[in-house]
Amino acid sequence: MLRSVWVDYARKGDPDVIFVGRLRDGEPAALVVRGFRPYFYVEAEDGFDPSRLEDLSGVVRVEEVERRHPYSGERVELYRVEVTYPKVVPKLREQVKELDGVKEVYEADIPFVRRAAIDLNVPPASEIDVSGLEEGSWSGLPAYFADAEEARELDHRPYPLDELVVASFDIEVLAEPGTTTKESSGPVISISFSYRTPDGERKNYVFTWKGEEAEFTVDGVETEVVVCESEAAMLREFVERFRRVDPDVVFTYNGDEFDLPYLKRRADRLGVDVDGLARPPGKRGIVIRPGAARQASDIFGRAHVDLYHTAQKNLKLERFTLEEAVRDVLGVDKEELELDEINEAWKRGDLEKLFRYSAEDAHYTLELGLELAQVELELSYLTRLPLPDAVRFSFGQLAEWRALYLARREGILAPNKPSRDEYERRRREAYKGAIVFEPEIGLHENVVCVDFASLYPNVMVHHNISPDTFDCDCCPEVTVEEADDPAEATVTPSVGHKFCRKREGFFPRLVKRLIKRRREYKARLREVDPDEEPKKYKLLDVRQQAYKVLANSYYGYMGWANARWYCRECAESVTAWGRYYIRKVREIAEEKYGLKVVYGDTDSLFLKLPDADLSETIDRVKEFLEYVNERLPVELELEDVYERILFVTKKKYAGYTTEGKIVTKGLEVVRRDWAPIARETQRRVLKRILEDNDPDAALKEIHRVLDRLRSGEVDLDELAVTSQLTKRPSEYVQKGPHVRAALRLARRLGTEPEPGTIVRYVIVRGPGSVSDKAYPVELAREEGKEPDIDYYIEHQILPAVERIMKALGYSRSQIVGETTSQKTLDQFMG
DNA sequence: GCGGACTGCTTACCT
DNA sequence: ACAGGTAAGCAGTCCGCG
Repeated sequence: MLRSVWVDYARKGDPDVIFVGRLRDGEPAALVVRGFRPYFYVEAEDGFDPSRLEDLSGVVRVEEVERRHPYSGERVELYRVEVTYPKVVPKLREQVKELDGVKEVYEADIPFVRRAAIDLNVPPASEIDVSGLEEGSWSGLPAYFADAEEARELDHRPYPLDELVVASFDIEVLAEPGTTTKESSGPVISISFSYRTPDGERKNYVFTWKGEEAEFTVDGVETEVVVCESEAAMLREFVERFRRVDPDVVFTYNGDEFDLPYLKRRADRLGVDVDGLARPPGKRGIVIRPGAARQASDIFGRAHVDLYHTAQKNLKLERFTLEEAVRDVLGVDKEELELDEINEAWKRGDLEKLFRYSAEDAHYTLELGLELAQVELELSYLTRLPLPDAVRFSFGQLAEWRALYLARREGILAPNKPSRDEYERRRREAYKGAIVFEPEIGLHENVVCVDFASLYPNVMVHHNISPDTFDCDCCPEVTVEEADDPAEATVTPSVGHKFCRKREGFFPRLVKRLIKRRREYKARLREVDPDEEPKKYKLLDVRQQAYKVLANSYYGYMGWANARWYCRECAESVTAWGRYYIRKVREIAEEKYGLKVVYGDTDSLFLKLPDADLSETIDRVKEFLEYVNERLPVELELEDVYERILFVTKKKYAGYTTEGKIVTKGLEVVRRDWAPIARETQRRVLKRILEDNDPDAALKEIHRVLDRLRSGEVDLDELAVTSQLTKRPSEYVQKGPHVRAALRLARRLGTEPEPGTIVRYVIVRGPGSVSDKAYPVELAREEGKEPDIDYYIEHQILPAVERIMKALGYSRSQIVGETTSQKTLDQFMG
């Protein structure tokens, strides 16, 4: 059993495909697959002479093959052009396109290793049964050899990450003033390194070249500070120790953009060889691939997992720093060292604290990885993408790669990516999405929330919505009104698109399988006691999550302008059926069960039974659910029961569940572009109203904050608004406060703010517009700027609390006024 | 010349 | 950069007024 973590191909001779990993007994090893070559497809006019392809230099073989067309589903005749080497594909592709009689070239843009993992059906991150294969060695590693046909027969399965040697590292550098981390080349002052073996052995290291050797523990793990002669010696020591630990998976936080490229740059400058990081040693240790948006950095023979991507995709944070991610996932308040603090501590020789923080960085990066990365491995397995790439890819890309894999298996030709023009054209064709019902504004008691389980995936499956079933020639038009069962209809309500009922579509089949497998995992999950077997439980849970995430991605995928299988009519039909079902159940709830819909969004309804208590309401809702679930192909479920719930506008509400949990959606409390003081005040007001049912106490909260603000004892941090730049400052048509603040900060640092930069700013006292008065927090503090208290009262606190109190029927004067009228909440209950 | 109404740009949320 | 629907702030312009 080889637990593979990495795939590459031999750069000399034939392009053998090499999977690197570790055997179950602990030995590093490789699987070498011979006899698989790059290829692409050519569609040509009748009478095209294939020898013209064979004559091109680099072409090994041309074969006539039959595939299924991705849109019509019909057979297409193609030439499969097999070539010598991955590098020749781009050139040949262009040459072939120029030939007379060639209509189109397909699948010529799929990187060779990914192509190989798909075609050989060997998931790059999986446990592969290599028993019985020819044994030998490859570049000094024990190796198993298979030809392409043998490889396709190998058994494989996903494995638990912590059964491998996992490690993490993080570097601290002295940044030169006025440079961004991207271009800085100041010295690396320390490297922290943390690892864990499958039998639970753990250790942290800090490698440095100043200060004193020391030992301490971080979170109970032994930590050693190793002081080297020089920076170069430190780099060599790190490489050596890393090599001896020999990790399979290496976690970093932003290693793609920072730690790995920086390390490489610095090592190159000092003449230190980092190729020892590779497995086997001697390969290129750090491989940097420039990307359109972000660059990728890999370590040969190991899986570099940059958790920054994982955090961005899976967590909802205000700022995506390691500290925030660690707090959110592990509940640990790790302190952050500012850039100048690092500089200062290093220069002063005040190093103890520095080393401790540095050790914590690697330690918690590893902890974070152990917590978050398993789902990435499952997604890597399902998409056949190498683990480091699966981590970097968006959900849309992951959905596409799974489709590419299954298309290959089913003999379906993959559509090409759209040209720039086509992409722009697609972007302009908007379509209707979900429906949001008007909320009954105000406070309600005993409200039950119901929602459809995986509405869009199920709609796709039940209505056979797919690029290859759209507008078929074989089925009659049957509208939902004509059909006995909605699932019998071929025509989508509201938009009128027709989908085939005779042949199952590619996407419905794909999504159905994901749903089915997920259901199986969930069933197995119910058999496991999380207290008895926490590891097993977690693994199964992560697995079902991966299936769910993927299944949920296909609706959005079909409407994505960049998708190979783009199908606007499909996406449009999914939302149309969604609207049909939610309207249908709303009608049944109201007309047949007397349940009032006080709000609803896309796939959910908030229901209330007038003049009834909680248990009556729940009983009625259950009867209703049973009725609709017997009659519709999609399943409606009871989601939450609210003791009290306040609807403010569409997409903004807050409720208190019978389980004692406050749920807040869309309100300022959950928005990072509102000042903490406004959010906190709104939170308190909501708590008073929902939990205590006491609006007077809510008013008192408001007055207390207003007093505190006026007294001037509020820290700038409480006033800081967080906002993100989505483009370069110069590209803005309208330079709002966050742009102006970013520009002020950039001017001070002598840099240009990049898209994605997160700005924290305050509005200070002075003349001009709000933007004129927006300063980054650091700058405002440094320059002793006073916050504009009137702004914060009028534009932050009051709007936030007014929205709540107005929904309860309070007027502005009642909110601001010193005395409050004694209105009771009951007057405003619907 | 003033001020409210309105529009467009922008962000961050919901499902 | 997987989708569309939505609220809301700020900047700038429009428009009516007499």
